[in-house]
Amino acid sequence: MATIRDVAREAGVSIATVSRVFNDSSVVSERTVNAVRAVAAHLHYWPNGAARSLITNRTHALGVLLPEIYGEFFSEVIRGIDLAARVHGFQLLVSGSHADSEALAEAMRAMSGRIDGVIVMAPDADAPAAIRGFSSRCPLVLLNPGQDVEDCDTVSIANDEGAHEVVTHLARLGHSRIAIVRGPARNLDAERRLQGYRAALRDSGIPGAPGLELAGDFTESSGEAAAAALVRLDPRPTAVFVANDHMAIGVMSGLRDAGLRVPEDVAVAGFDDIAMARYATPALTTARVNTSLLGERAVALLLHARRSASPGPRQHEVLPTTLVVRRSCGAKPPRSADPLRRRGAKAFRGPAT
Amino acid sequence: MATIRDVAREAGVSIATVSRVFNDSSVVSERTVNAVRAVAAHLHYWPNGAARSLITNRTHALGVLLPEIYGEFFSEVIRGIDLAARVHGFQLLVSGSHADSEALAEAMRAMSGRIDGVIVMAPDADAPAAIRGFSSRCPLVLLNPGQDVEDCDTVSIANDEGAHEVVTHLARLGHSRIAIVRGPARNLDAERRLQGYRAALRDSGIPGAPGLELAGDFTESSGEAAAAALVRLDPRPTAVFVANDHMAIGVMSGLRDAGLRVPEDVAVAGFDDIAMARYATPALTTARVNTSLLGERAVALLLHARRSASPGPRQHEVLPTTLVVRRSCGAKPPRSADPLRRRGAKAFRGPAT
DNA sequence: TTGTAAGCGTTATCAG
DNA sequence: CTGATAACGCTTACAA
Repeated sequence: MATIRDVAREAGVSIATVSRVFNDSSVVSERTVNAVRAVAAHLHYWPNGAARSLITNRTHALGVLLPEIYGEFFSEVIRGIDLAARVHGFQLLVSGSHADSEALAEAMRAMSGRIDGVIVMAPDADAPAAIRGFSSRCPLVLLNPGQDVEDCDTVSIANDEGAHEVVTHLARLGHSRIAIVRGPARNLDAERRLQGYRAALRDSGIPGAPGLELAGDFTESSGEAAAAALVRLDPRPTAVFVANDHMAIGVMSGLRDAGLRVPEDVAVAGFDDIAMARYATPALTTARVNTSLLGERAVALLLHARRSASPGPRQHEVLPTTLVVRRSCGAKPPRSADPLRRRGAKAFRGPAT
Repeated sequence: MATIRDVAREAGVSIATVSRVFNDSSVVSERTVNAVRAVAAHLHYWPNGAARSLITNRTHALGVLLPEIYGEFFSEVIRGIDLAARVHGFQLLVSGSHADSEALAEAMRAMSGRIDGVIVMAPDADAPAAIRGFSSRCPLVLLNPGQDVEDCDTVSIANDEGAHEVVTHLARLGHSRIAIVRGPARNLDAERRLQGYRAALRDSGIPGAPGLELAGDFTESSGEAAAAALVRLDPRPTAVFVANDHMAIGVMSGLRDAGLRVPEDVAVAGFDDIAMARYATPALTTARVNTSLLGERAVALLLHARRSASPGPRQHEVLPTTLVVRRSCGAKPPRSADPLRRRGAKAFRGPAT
């Protein structure tokens, strides 16, 4: 690998001049610029990023820490981050699959000195505690923390309000016995969606009951299991709010296996609006989350924090969800206004390469 | 940000000792180790990665350059890379959305000095030329180059063989008028799948025809358009091989709109086996690609190349596809042996957080 | 077992 | 306009 010294020697100038050329310093004469560029190209030289950031204290990279890197949801979060970061010339140092908060802290430490800011999504309740102290080193934005975090910027999904809207929709359709399939116990999104469900029942004057709150873990198979539990309830619920779409698809499949029709016998609604929701049979009513916006806003907050020297007050953004009515809840969906139709066509370009 | 000097001063030792502690050098006395660790923890100190890699010449990071970061396919490629990289303690510097080869080269330059190796996927035909010269700086693996590349390691999908198998399957079901919906013109995957289609027709003794080769661009909507073109063909094909699943779903939707039944009137088969293929109505026959393995193998080659000092001969791996028979082709699918059933349950855990 | 000091490849601050 | 030279934060001989 050629270094700045090789280029300087070959071009007959000092390393300072070579550096100036690569930093677009306007003081260098055109003759010198051309000479240096020619030599650099010939030697395949490009400034070493590590050395550069060591002295400038800027890396033009953002850290991204997610619990998991796969699946429509996370994939779109990353996409949102990538798009926004690219605009500002930032690259992404990504790390997924953090089993626990210790793994998270470990990954964050490994990024030390390589990033200008970091975006963290950790559904664990103790994650904010684990990364405390890091925010003093570089700007940090928490994605969807699920709890009130005071000492750093956050961007969240309106889980409560979204769930509230979905359940209220079911209630307005005339259902008065509405079950819920919950998410994982320690998952904070799941917790907030449960709160929204309970509040909606309260606000609609419908009595809740512990028996109506079925267990689930966000997987499709847990949805199938929940459906089996649901059909055994007596009296049987006429509607069910499922805490995410993957489970909702499992629930519909389970209900079908039990000989029940959706939505005639049981109305079903989910949360997230993953692409498959539109293709499920029947198409799934759900709360649409603008996932990529989550990432975009995080980058915006991060870069804003970087620019302003003084910390300033912490920002806490909450992104609203949109109720998407399809066949699974039994309401007549607005035929022409499915927002997913448009998104589907755009977002799924070229799966293979 | 505390530096190694702060820790050394506070702990009353030299910076060399602090360095030794953080590099698990066994020569340091236990007393000193404890003292240093205590001070470091107190100051929230962690070695600066940029400085570290500047002198060690190792970054513990791999570059990942993809044309796009979103969608099931790329998402799973990244996941495979992440999983394999994590095992070896590597982080990922990811960059997506490269409009052209120049953007690709640009992104690669920006990673200079920050990575120990790089994985590049670029469907453009001129991409290998654009990144030539980089492979001398650090190990490079090309993903699915679509053409023979001699001067670096490659991992590819068996596009030809996969397409050949799908089309042969259609031929064996008795179809003798089989159309294809092609992918984007300059896309090399699409090109190879077309070759496989043509070869399969030849090998089955079925005459091909330019009219049977319909245009497409890998998007769902282009599939719908292709379906419209297909129904106007005379005589109408009784089967169609679609170069990817997204388009295939569009094709089925388009055929339905034209009043044709799948598979009774037209048998349909796709390529990729995206998750939705299983949920489409009817479920889609397709060639399954083990996408995450693509990423895993790339990491394996990269780390292998790093270890061996001498370059050694270039490796060229080709990952086979698996024919997955579902309802859309009209064959009776093996009821119990759908490999996706298992994958679906595992792979789609926890979409939201 | 510990400390001193020489880099790693840049950029930034001075002089000239 | 250009050239020395001192950082940046760390690892690693070599010395003690």
